[in-house]
Amino acid sequence: MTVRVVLADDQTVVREGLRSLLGLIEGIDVVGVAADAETALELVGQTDPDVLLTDLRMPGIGGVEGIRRLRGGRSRTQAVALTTYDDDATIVEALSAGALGFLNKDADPATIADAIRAAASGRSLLDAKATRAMLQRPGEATPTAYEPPDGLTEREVDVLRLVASGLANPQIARELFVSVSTVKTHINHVLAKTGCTGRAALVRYAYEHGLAG
Amino acid sequence: MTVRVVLADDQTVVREGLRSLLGLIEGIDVVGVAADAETALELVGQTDPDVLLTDLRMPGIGGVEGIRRLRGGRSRTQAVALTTYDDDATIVEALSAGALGFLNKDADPATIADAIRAAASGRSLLDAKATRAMLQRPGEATPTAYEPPDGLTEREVDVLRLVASGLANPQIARELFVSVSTVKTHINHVLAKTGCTGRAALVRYAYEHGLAG
DNA sequence: TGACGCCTCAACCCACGGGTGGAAACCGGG
DNA sequence: CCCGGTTTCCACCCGTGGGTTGAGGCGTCA
Repeated sequence: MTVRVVLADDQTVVREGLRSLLGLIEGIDVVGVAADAETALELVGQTDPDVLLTDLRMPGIGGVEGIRRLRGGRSRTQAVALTTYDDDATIVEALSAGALGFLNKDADPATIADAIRAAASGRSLLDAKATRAMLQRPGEATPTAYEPPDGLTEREVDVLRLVASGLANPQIARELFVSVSTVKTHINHVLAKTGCTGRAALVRYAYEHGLAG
Repeated sequence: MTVRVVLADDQTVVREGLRSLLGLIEGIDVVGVAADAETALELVGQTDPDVLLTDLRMPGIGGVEGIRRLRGGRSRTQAVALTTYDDDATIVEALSAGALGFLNKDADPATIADAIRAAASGRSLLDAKATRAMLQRPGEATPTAYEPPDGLTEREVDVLRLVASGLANPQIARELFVSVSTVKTHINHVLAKTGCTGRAALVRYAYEHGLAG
């Protein structure tokens, strides 16, 4: 029995690399490729594949949202995430969105093929790091609507972004048309929610959660 | 006349993707592939290719250092950088190290082929962003031994890394077995050299120069 | 209508960080 | 041999940031 796969990756070399690598593997059939998540979802609707192998960082709605929509719909297609950026937060997001597999792009072709076959039969194949991330954060990788991490509000994310860009509190206040007190309040809330211990740690947090950089 | 190329990329999918994509193009012959810079340089020594097409972020000495050693030697082989991370600092580093071309991995295969052919004949083909980076920083992309940016010393980089990881000064002092005074001195030097205005800006600086993340 | 969460702001405290200046030890090259 | 750069350290000042409490306005949802 062959597994039918749709690929989604915005980088041409990766897309074509996967296509040719997977095409060589017995039992895997690449039935479509897309450069963004929206197109990939259309392709899934047309071709009804067993598995969607998707990058996470892509223009438009991005891979995580793509996986969420796929799993939220009535499709039987399973999702496997394949990304360059395998920080814990990204892993948890992808799995929360409904991905069955999670692999780094460093993975060798045989491993990728294994993950695809596992997902096709409803099983989950995670690489070592993803497994560790899952075990270290039990429960976290279940519902969590994500969007802003750690339950940060919209305004708190605004402030955090400006902190991460290196601005001081008075500058941030001017930028957002609020008082310095308000900025400090927001920052204190973010510190409490994220568990960070200082401004520098906040910048790091922002970078690792895709809020800066 | 065909152009002989050696590829270097640590990610299997990218490596194989490039090999198959470039193999299809008339006039380009992939004569070797490597997963790190050291191996690539050995291959260059053995096969004497026209062009080395290399990723920048790789385990070991990395692509920038690889390019520098290649150009520092007596090899006639030209270098083209191909990376996912195309921030200005990275671009300037790669070009300073002696790369003739600079492309993002989003580039389509025809563009990559053009860059390879240009480099083979001693010309330089940069994408839009790289061109902009060059023009905005005239002169900077010439010699600059790099290693630490902005003339930072080894010790200053140590401290900067720890700042970027979110540590406070006393923690950094403990980590490096020096006094808090020393840490403050180093930080002040880094602030002066980089033109940053605060600790948060330093973290941002570290991330954008590959010293963190 | 009350309860809740978010955004806004103020006053306060003090610890830490940012910015001086000076100084000792070491090492390499002119 | 002396000079310059790096690394190490100290003392001082004060501005900003981190942390607290408290409070009013504004939406939403029960």
